[in-house]
Parts: sequence; structure tokens; C-alpha cells
Amino acid sequence: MGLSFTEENYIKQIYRLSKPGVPVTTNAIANCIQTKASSVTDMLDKLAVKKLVEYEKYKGVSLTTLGKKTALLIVRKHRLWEVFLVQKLGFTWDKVHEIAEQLEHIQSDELIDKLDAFLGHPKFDPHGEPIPDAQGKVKNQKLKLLSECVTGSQCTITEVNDDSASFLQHLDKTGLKLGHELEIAEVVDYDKSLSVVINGKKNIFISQHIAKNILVTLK
Amino acid sequence: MGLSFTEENYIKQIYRLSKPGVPVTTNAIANCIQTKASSVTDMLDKLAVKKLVEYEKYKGVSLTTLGKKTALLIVRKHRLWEVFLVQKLGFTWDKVHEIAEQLEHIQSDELIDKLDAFLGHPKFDPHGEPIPDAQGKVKNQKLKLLSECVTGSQCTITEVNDDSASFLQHLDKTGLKLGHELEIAEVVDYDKSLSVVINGKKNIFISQHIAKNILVTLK
DNA sequence: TAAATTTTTTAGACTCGTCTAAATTTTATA
DNA sequence: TATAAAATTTAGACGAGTCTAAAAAATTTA
Repeated sequence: MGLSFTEENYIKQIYRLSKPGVPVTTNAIANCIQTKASSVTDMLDKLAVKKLVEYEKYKGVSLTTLGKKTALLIVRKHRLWEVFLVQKLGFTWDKVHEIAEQLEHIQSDELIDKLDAFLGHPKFDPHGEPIPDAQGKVKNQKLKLLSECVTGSQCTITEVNDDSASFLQHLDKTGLKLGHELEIAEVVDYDKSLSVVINGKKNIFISQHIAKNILVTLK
Repeated sequence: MGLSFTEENYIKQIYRLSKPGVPVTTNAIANCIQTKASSVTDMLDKLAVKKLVEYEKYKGVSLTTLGKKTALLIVRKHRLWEVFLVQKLGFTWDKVHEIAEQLEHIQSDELIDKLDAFLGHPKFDPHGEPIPDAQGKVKNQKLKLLSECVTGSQCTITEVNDDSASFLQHLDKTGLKLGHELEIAEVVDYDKSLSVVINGKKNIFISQHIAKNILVTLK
């Protein structure tokens, strides 16, 4: 059952607008997709026939299990392409979205499998959003910048934003590695530097500059 | 002046079917695009209005300078993506075309520039076809299989078809490297093996099996 | 709770790209 | 060169997706 470019866009936007329990309104979708409410109504009828959404007149819409899975596979493609654009082609975060909006509609499972492998099976996109797996399952954790964590928080180093040799060498020297557990002992007020405990042992200082390039998963 | 997905496809196919002097026929396009002649006629009218083709009723069609440039930029995208799919993602030659047909329509000059740089500004696609530059200019040389060269021809090793370690090691041992100049001293009749002179010095034998995996640019 | 407002849906029309069937032009053949 | 055959174009229609304007339902407000 192949979906059109347009149908895929509706599904994806409905997914983005969804909040547990609350159905998504026609107008919300219209704003978000840059179209008119009447067009949305038409499309919702169509998607309901295809069993991708549950739709009751005047009551808004929500994704079915099938619709949700469909959405997650599109999101997967979107985020994998974002990783590619940033990590391999050197785009900055802010510029990748528009291009990924196009790339996410390329149809080929094999392409996505191979892209995923080429990128080293990344778990998060450049914005820290989790990448669903090939079955459409998402880890419900989100990455946070270490620089945004508060005193007392416990987290795990999950990714870095700066892949330059000098940055990676610095991390190495400091004793910071992917997978290490951190506890924020103190956030120094005047320069936002951090005092952190690594794996419950070593205590080190990290400047805000460095902390801004380290992504962590909160406990 | 943005072109639709469909318009781009027509332009590209007309380019592929073009032979100097001879206009492309409506039926030829219809066969090639999997559509009906009447649909082609409609589209040709449209493309003529946009100054992409010169079209006279019942007389066939040819690309204008603008149309040709448009086609070459699409071909550029197509071939760069093919290189990406083969070299970076590990697809085999035969499987990349269909996916590249989709990727070639992604709109972003910056994306193509960066992809080109990421791939090391390749000059040929995996099939040996030349990749037009960002201005739509093509080097009018085409890669040829070494096995297809005749006695006396002079050429430069430009690419290999087999990227396996064992093949590359064999080349290395034999003294063959990208960029080396070859002169075909003799084509042995009974087994099609070649006697070649490398860089005007060393003279070696190359079996047809090996020669079939070496691409050269003719002098 | 009745009126006013907002949201949503319906009805009808438009564009894009396609199709079939019929008409026309070109080309091949006798 | 007249005629048959093939190629091409025209005419009219359709589906997808969109729009505007009007009608209907839901929500807010008095």
C-alpha cells in the first residue's frame, strides 16, 4: 500500500501534533501544512478509509496503530538523513530540516538500511531526537546538552556535537568517554562551568564551552 | 522557475533520447516514460511555453540551450547520487538507477555541492558516464573498459569496477595505479589478453578478466 | 440558555498530469 | 500517386489535491 508524498506529509504532521488522549484538530493540521481546513477534511476522509487515522466529523483525528507506525518510519528516514547531512556533508543543524523533508519521502527500504549502517546505526539525530528503529520503535529518552543540566542531575554521555580531532582528544585527556555516567555536583554561577563526578569516582571541571558539545541521556 | 517532478522527468528523457540533428519523436518519449503519446503532446506544449524545448507539431522536439542545461544539471545529480550509493553505501551498479531516479529530484544546490565535495569531485559515475559540472558542462570523454581498447591506443587508468581487496592488491602487485598511462602494444588474439606499456617503460601482460575491470580514458 | 463567534464540513470549481477515442497529419506501400 | 498504415494531435473525461464560499456544528459569551 504505497502512500503518496502528500499522504505521507499529513501522517507525519498529525504525528507531530499528537498529544496522548487529545485528538488533533483540523485547523492545527491546516496551519502546520500550509493549506486550508477544507483540504484537510478531504484528506482525513481519505486517510480514514486507508485505516491510517481514526476520524470522526467535528471531533478531530488520531493515528491508528498502523498510522503511528507509518509516521515513525517516516520520522526514522527524516532523522537518519539529518544525521547524514550534518555528520557527512557538514551542514549545520539549522539548515538540514528543509532538505530532510524532501529526502524522507524517497522510497527504498534497502537504501535506509544501508544509510543506517553507513552512519553507524545512530540512536539520535543532530537535535538530540531519538531515531526510531526499522520496526518503528523509539527509545523514549531524549538527549540533552550537558550544559543545560542542573545541579544534582545524573546522566550518561551519549553523543558529542563536535567531531573534530582536537575536541575528541581533549575529552580523552579529561577522562570523558561515551557511556560514562555523570553526576552534576555543581553548576558554577559566574561562568556556567560544571563540577561533575565521573562514574561515581573522579571529580572534574568542565567549561560551558565544552559542555555545550556533549549530549547526555538523563536518568 | 521551479520545475515539477514530472517536467524534470520529461526533460531528462528527451535529453537521453536526443541525437545531434534529429528531433526526438513523441512516441519515443511515450515509450520511455511509460505513458501515452497524447500525454506527451500535452507536456511538450507546456515545456515549449517554458522555453525548455523547441516543438513543432508532428515534427518532434529538441531541447533549447536552457533545456539542455536543465537536463545536464539533473543528470549531474543523478550520477553523483549513483556514486554515493555505490561507493559509500555499497550498492551494486545494477541496483542504483531506480533510487537515483528519485534522488535526482531533490531540490538544493547546496546539497549537491556538498555531496560532490564529500565524494571527492568524481568525474565519472559507476557506469563510466561523465558527471557534468555545476554549470552543466560535460567533459566529452567517456570511460572505456580496458578490455575494449584496440592495439596502439593510448589511455589513462581512471577507475576500477571491482573494489575488492584482492583485486586492488593484484593491481598493486602488477604495477597498475589510477592515473598511469598505458599504451596497448598488442591484443593477443586467442585469449584477448593485452600486452601494455605502463608510463612508456615497463611492459606487462594483462588478462582479459582483469582488463574488464579497469576503466580508462582514451587520449 | 440563547445569541454570537469560531471551527469544521460540504459543494462546486480549478490545476496538473493522465487516459481513451476520434480526428488529423505524415510516412510507407502498392 | 493514390491509398493504406502509422504516428501524432485534439477533444473530452478522470483522479488527486487544492481552493473559495456557503452551510452546519461546536464553542464561547452574555
